[in-house]
This record gives sequence, C-alpha cells and structure tokens, in this order.
Amino acid sequence: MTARRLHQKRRQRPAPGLEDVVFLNLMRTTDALLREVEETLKPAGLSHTQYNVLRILRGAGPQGLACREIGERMLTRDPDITRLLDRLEAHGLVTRQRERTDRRVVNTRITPQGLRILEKLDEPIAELHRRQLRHLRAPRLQSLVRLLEQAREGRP
Amino acid sequence: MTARRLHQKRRQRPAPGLEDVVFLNLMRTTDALLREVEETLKPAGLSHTQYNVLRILRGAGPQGLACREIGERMLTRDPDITRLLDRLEAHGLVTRQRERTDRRVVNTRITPQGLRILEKLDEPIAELHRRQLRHLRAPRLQSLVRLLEQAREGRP
DNA sequence: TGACAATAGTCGTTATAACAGATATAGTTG
DNA sequence: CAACTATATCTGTTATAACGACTATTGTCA
Repeated sequence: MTARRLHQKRRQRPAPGLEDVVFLNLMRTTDALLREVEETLKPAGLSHTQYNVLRILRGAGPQGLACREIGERMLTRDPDITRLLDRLEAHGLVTRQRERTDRRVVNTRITPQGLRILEKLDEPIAELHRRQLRHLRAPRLQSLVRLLEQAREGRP
Repeated sequence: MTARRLHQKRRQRPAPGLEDVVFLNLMRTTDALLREVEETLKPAGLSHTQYNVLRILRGAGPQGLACREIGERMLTRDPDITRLLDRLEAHGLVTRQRERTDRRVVNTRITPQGLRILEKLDEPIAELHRRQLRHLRAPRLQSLVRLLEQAREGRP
C-alpha cells in the first residue's frame, strides 16, 4: 500500500457514496446547461427566472394567474414573487390587477410585448437545447427524464 | 376536433421537444434536492456554495488553494470568489495569505474550525442524499450518472 | 355578529450574485 | 531593461434572492 497522499485526516472520511456522485453530477450538468440558457436570454434582458414566469403566464392564457399559482408552477421556487413581478411590470411585460371577487388576490397577465419577446426567444432556446443534448438519442433522453422524475419522487 | 382551448395563438407554438422536457426535469430535480440540502446546512449557517468551497479546501489539504483553482473546482461557477472567501474568513472558517513566490496569488486554507463544521455535516448530508435517492437502486443511479455526464459532454 | 384563524400579497432588510472596471504582480520580447 | 501582455485578485455598483414581519381580505364558527 503506497503511502502517497494518505493524510491522516483523509482516511477518516468515508468514500463518497453513489448518491453523492449523483447529486454532484446533477449540479454540474444543470449549471452547465443553465449557463448557456442565460447566455441566450441575456440579449433580451431576461433572467432565466423571469423567462420562466413569462412562459408560465403565456401558458395560463388571457385570464392570467395569481401570485401563488405562479409560484407553484415555477421550476425553481422563489419566495418573493412580488418583486419579481414588479420588475417584469416595470419593463412592460406583464400587467397586474386586483381581483374584484376576492380582493386579496392580484391577477397577473402577460402583455403583447411580453408575448413578442417570448416568441423571439422560442426558437433560439429550443435550438440551444437541441444542440446541448445532440449527443443523446431519443431513447436515452427518455431514460434520463424517467430517472430524473424518479429521483424527485415521494417528495412534497 | 373539439375547439375547447384552442386559442389561436397557442396553435402556432410548436409542441415542446424532448430536449426541453429534459431541461425542465433537470431544473426541477436539482431544485428539489438542493432545497433539502440547504435546509440541512442552515443550522450551520452555511449556504451550499460556501459548503462546496469548504469541501474543496478540505480536499486540497494543508497547502491550500488559489482563488482561481477554487473557482475551477466549484459545482456552480461564481464570478466573485473574493467576497465569498471574505465571508468565510470573517466567520473564521478559512485563512488567506499572499503567496511569497508569486505575490499575485492569495492562498486560502481551511481552518480547524472549518474542518470541525464540515465533519459535523458529513454524515447528515450523506444521509440526506441516501434518503433522497432511496427509490433508485445502484444500477439506476449509475445510469443516471452516466447520462448526466453525457449530457454535458463536448462542452468547455 | 364578532372574534379568530387562514389566505394572499407586500415591504424592510440583509445577504449574495452578476457585471464591469481597476490594481498589482509576473512573464516576455525587442 | 522598457514596454507590453497576461494573470490573479480586488472593488464599486446594481440587481436579485432570502428571510421575517406586516397588512388587507376572506372564511369559519361559537
């Protein structure tokens, strides 16, 4: 047994388990892909969170959504939807309006300008994702999706 | 063909490709797992980025590392290592010292206190990861790792 | 109805991330 | 060796995220 770099402290730490390796790879891969997405969004002046919210609002259609519902649909939960929407509203990409029936809720809708920005981004983003994952053929992508779903199964 | 919710705008958007679904699931899964990790780190007063850096420094051993090297090893690239280390230094978890041979570089080392904190977290974090992924047996975890590696292949 | 809890969102504050430019030191080359 | 380029880090600034406390409105039930 060669002794090179066997610091006494090191030996005490158990070897990293497979689960830790999964987590590490998840982080690295997500970070790598996300970075390129943000690069693509930068010219439009959107963060990926803002982009995500705009897509949610487009998906919701003309009747709009309440803050809470937006929060529930987001990819990466943000505890402060209010100010996120403030910024989008300041840029004219969404409008807000208090609900008349229940005056607690504020309804948010995407504006035509917001829709235009999204439309201009649709194809570049789809193209990017295709390029990012072009190494993998459909069956592998499907396994990946299935494994990712399973990985977060049994969780609130 | 039923007409319910066929808004004219909707039809124009192409159905989301498989690659988009992969990306969505990556984001969701990473977010879900990371959230619980941060929950576990909170009592120790560390963000996951800080935790990551401490682990890198522990791995580097007593000779320490330069900022740039830390940056290269991080899971999620941070453009401002300086202030991240400032905070860790303020909490007494790392020390910094200008290199004598090359006075441009600043060497950062983890302190005994930093090591103690890490040691207290090692088992809870490993346990969490095991729990998070207990649905999946080793072969699946291995496929997942392989697919994640492939997904970020051919990239800087 | 009137007190109380639940819900929806907002605001103040601090911490951290992102971006751009500045500073100091080291290598390189005519 | 002087000028130039590259490297390593730092600083100023703005934007965003995270955490709590706070307000307004609605629902519930004695």
